[in-house]
Order: sequence, then C-alpha cells, then structure tokens
Amino acid sequence: MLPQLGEVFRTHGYEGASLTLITAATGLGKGSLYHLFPGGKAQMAKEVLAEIDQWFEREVFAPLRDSADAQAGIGQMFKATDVYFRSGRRVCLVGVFALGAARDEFADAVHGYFDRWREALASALERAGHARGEAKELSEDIVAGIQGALVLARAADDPKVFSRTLARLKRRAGGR
Amino acid sequence: MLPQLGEVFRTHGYEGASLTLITAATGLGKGSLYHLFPGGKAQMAKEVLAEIDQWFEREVFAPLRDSADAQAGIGQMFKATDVYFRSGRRVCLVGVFALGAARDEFADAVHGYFDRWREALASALERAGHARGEAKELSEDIVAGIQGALVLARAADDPKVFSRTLARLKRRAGGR
DNA sequence: AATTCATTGTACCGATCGGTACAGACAGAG
DNA sequence: CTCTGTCTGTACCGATCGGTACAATGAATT
Repeated sequence: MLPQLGEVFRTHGYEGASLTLITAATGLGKGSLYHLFPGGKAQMAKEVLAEIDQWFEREVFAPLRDSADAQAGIGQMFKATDVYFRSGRRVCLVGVFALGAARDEFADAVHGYFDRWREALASALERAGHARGEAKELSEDIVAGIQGALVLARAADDPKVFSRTLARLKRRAGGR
Repeated sequence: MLPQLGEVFRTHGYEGASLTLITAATGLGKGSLYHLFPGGKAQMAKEVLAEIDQWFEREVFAPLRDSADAQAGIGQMFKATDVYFRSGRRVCLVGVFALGAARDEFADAVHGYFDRWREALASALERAGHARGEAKELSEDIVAGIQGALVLARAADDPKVFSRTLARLKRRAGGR
C-alpha cells in the first residue's frame, strides 16, 4: 500500500497527512498501520521516499547512466517522467518535501533524489555530445524546468503547461 | 506584521502554520490576532498573498509591461527576483501554496500570480524582439525555471543552484 | 473625572493530532 | 483441539489544533 500512502503525502504534505487521511486512503486501521510501520509517520514517509527512489533509479537514472545510446536514455527519461507525473496532473512528492519543513528530517532522501537525477542526466548529455560544463548546466536547467513546470501546471490547474514545457526541454536536450 | 506572517506560511505551509507559530513569529497574542484578522488563518493568508501580489506588481510585473526599454524591464525582473528570494535562500510562498491542498482555497490568488507574471514577461520579450509565439514559450520556461530552481536550491540546501540557474535564464532572455 | 472604544492577555471550547495498549480475530503447525 | 504468533479494531492517552469569550488595559474625547 506504499503507493496509496505516497499519494496522501503527495497531496497533503508530510505534516498535512494525518493518520485519519492515511487510514482512509489505505483502508488500514491504526492497529495494522503501526504493526507495519512501528516507526509511525516518519517511517511511512521514509519507505515511500525509498520506493520512489527505487522507481526513478530503475526507470530514469539507470537508463540515463547505462544506455548504450545516450540519446535513447534521455528519451526514456522524458517518457518515464511524463508517465510518472501523469502528464502534469500529479505533483512531485520529493519536491513538496523539499519546500516544506519536512526537508530537514528527510534531508538525505531529498538531496539524493535530485542530485542523482541531475548527475545521471549530465552524464547522458555528455555522452550525447555536449561539452562537460554545458552538460552540467543543461542538466540543472532540465531538472529545475520539470519541477517548475509541475508547480505552474498545478497553480494553473492545467496539465498542458507541463506537457508543453516538457516538450521544449526535450528539444533542448537534443530529442527529436 | 504581514511580512513576519508571510515568513511563517512560507516556512511551514498553510496547514503547518499553527497559531502558536504565528503568535511566536509576530509577537501578537491570539486576542490581537483575531482582532486584526476576524477571518482567522484564512484571512491572514489572503492578506499575505495580496501583499506579495502588490510587491510583484510594483517591482516585477509593471516594469515588464511598461518599461520603455523592454530589455531593461527584464533586467529589473531578474534583479527584483534575486532580491526577493534572497538569492535562493528563500522559497516562493505562492509556489508552496500551489503544490499543497491550500491551492483550492486560494485558487484565484495562486493562479493570478503566475499567470500575470508569465503574461507580463511575454509582453516584454515580444517588445524586445522575440516573435509572439517564441516569447510565450520563453516566458513559460523562465517562470517555471525560477520556481524549479527554488525547489532544487532548497533540496540541496545550496543557494548557488538558484543563482546559477537565474543567470542562465537571464542569458536566454537576452540579458547581458 | 467620566466615558468611550480600540486593543490585548488569558482561560477555555470541542475537535483532532500522533501514538499506545490491548483484547480478540485469525491462520498454520503440532 | 490446542497452541503459537501474526494481524487488526477499538478505546484511550496527553498534546495541540483553530477559534471564542471576556475581562482588564489604556489612550483619547468630552
């Protein structure tokens, strides 16, 4: 039930995700919840973050780092990103945590997620022909652009903002 | 005391900004608080949002729209933005609200802020020589880039991420 | 001095917070 | 059937939530 748990944190933030909301979303009573997560809310959040990290490691970071065809790896990143964020209808849990007070408690997970994304993307961009420095800059622009597009799309309540911005970022990365 | 109030919402989000935190940050007891804001937390947030809107209207949107020299207006935007967000040490309250559950209650303010920013910037870019469509796209990229850079800077706990990204966005906008 | 009225601290409200205790439900093993 | 150990619903805990009531304060007006 980690996905449902994640959705609660995503929608209400760490502090806002009350146990009432969590039991409602998961169908699990407090008894089960604290049997599964003796560490309480903090452990729930930690495991959700770990699961997200695994997903991105598999679907995004690894392809970026390991694809023989770097450009294909980058394409896979954009595809997976679009799927994961439901084309702008979904928000980034790690981003939400990063902006809030929860960042400090989960600093490692939050820091690691963005840093490894940026790093993996820079590596792919470099192998795709960009100069080292240029690749670093572009990777920062792209990861920031994705996060910003999620903010804007949700602010406007219009997923198309995300799709448009993602398409332009892809073009800048050399995608067709 | 709207600025101090804003800082609490910025740091803890709307739901996370408890009256205890608010009284501590402002030095005002509940009595004064509810005398000044009979509408409670919702009214406090609304007035904070309105004050932020005014500041951006004066320091950012108006210069973008009205500057005789469009490029100078854009330069003023980047300068004001860097000052307001304390070179990446501060987060965007409207962005925080946009990502959270508070977006719906304050939908007008949240939507208006980003939309008018994007619109004013697009107008300036067009007057600075970009084609209409290109200006619209670039304005979306820049506003999203700023928001994303704030997320990344806070995630990494490193303001320089914001400064670097802001400088690159400025270059893309034609700034020197 | 008496009156008025905006301002404030404090006690208090019911509701909800995250978390704990624990008795019973339940399946599998002997 | 009995025992064992994993699960789970429920009652409850102290703390805190946003908000209200109200009496005391204090400055200005008459």
